[in-house]
Amino acid sequence: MVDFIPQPVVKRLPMYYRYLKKLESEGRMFVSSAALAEMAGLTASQVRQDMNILGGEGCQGRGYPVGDTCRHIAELMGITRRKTMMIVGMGNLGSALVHYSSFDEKSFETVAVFDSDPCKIGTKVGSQIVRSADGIESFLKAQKADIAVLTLPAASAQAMAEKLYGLGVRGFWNFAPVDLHLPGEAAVVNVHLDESLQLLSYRMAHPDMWGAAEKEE
Amino acid sequence: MVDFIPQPVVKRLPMYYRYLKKLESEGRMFVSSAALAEMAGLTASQVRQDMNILGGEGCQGRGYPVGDTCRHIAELMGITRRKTMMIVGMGNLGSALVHYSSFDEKSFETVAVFDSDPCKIGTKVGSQIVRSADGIESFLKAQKADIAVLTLPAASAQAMAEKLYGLGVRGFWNFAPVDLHLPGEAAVVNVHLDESLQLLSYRMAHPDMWGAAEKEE
DNA sequence: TAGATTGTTAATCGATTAACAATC
DNA sequence: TAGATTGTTAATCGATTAACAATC
Repeated sequence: MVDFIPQPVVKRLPMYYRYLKKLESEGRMFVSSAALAEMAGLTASQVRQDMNILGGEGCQGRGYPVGDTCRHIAELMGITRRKTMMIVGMGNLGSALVHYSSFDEKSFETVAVFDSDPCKIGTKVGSQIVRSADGIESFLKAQKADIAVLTLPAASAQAMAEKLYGLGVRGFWNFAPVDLHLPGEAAVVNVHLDESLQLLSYRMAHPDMWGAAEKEE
Repeated sequence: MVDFIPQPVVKRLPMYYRYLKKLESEGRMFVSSAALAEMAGLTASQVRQDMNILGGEGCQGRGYPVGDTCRHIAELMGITRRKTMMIVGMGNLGSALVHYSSFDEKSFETVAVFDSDPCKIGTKVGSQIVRSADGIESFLKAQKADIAVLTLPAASAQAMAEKLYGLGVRGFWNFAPVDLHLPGEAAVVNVHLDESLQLLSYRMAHPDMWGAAEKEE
C-alpha cells in the first residue's frame, strides 16, 4: 500500500469497483488477477500491480477476496460517505440528471436545482422545485452542498464555478464545454459530451488504428 | 506526419479543436505552441510534438495557422462528414440527448429514436416520434444509421449492440454501465456517468494528490 | 504435497520533457 | 538583421509487462 496512487490507477478504480460488485452479486468469494484482467480487458500483471498499490489483500493460491476488495475501493473513492449535489442549469441535461438514478447506493443526493430562466423557476422537475439562480448565495449560506453539477452554457460556467467556490463548494461536475480554472482545493471532473462524440467519430474514421484491447477503456 | 496516431494524442484532438475554434472566432491568425499550451494546460513541447504527429503546418517565427490547423484536425476526426444517429432508450438521458444541440456543425443528426415501453411508443420527443424497438430491424433495412446511442439498461445493452452490429451499425456511443464486446470493425466510446461521479468523489477525498496541472484533462 | 496465485523486482515500452539547431 | 518559434533529436520519466520466488 502506497500513499500516492498514480492517476492511471485512480481512473481504473470505478471500473474495478463495478466488476467487483458484479462478482459479489453473483456470490463469488474470490477472484484471481487473471479472471479480473479478463473481464476488464487488462493484463493479470497490471491487475496485481494495481491491487498492490491499493493495498493488496490477495490470498496466494486463491486470489483476491471480492467483498473486502470491493469495500476497500469504495472507501478509497470516498463513496461510503453521502454527498449532497446541487444542479445549476435545468436544460435537457440538467433535468435528465435530476431523474438519473444509477448513482450508486444513495451516495449522491440532489438537494436543490437552479436556473436563471424565469419561465422555469418554480416549476417541478422530478422531486425538485426549480429555484432562482439569484438565490444560490442565500441557499448555500443556509445549507451546504458538496458538489455542484454545472449544466449551463459555456459562457457562464467559469463565473458560476468561481462564485460557488467562494461559497464553499469544493466538488465540480462540469458538463459545460469549457475547462474550469479553480484553486487547488477544488476537485473538478469534466464530462465533455461533444468531445466524446468527436472521439467516436475519429474511431469510426480509423477503425484499424486502435486494437480490440483498447475497446474496454 | 505519421500514419499512426497514439491514443493519448487522439484523445487530445477534440480539446485542440475546441481551443482552435475559439481562437478562430476571435480572429486570431496564428497561435504559438506556448500560447496553445497555456490554454490547454500542457507544455509547449508537448503541443509541438502533437502537431508534428498530426502533420505539423507550423510557421517558424509565427506559430501555427489557426484556421488550417483547425480544419486539419476536424478532417482527421472525420467530423466533416455528416453522420446519422439513432437513439435506443428514451429514458431521461435518451430524451435529453434528442434535444442536445451542442453537437458541432450539424455533423451528427438524429434520425430515429426507439424504446420498448408501449407507453412511450408513438409519443413525441423533440422533433422525433418514439418508435417501437421491435421495428429496429426493418428500420435499418430501409435506412442506414452510422451511430447507435445506447441509453438503455445495462442488462439489455450488449444484446442490443450485437443486434445493431449485425444490421450494419458501426459506431456505438454507449451510456449503459457495461463494457461492450463487439468485433474489431465496430468503434465504441463509453460514457460512464456513474464512474465519472465516483472519480470526482475520489478527487474530493484526496484534494492533495492531483496537481493543478491535471485539472484540465 | 502439488497446484494455483500472489507480491515484487527487473525489463521493456512508450509518452513527456528538455534542448537546440534550423528558419521564417 | 534580430527575435521568435518551429521541427526534431536526445534525455527523462513513468507506466506496463514479464518473470519468478514466496506462500497459501
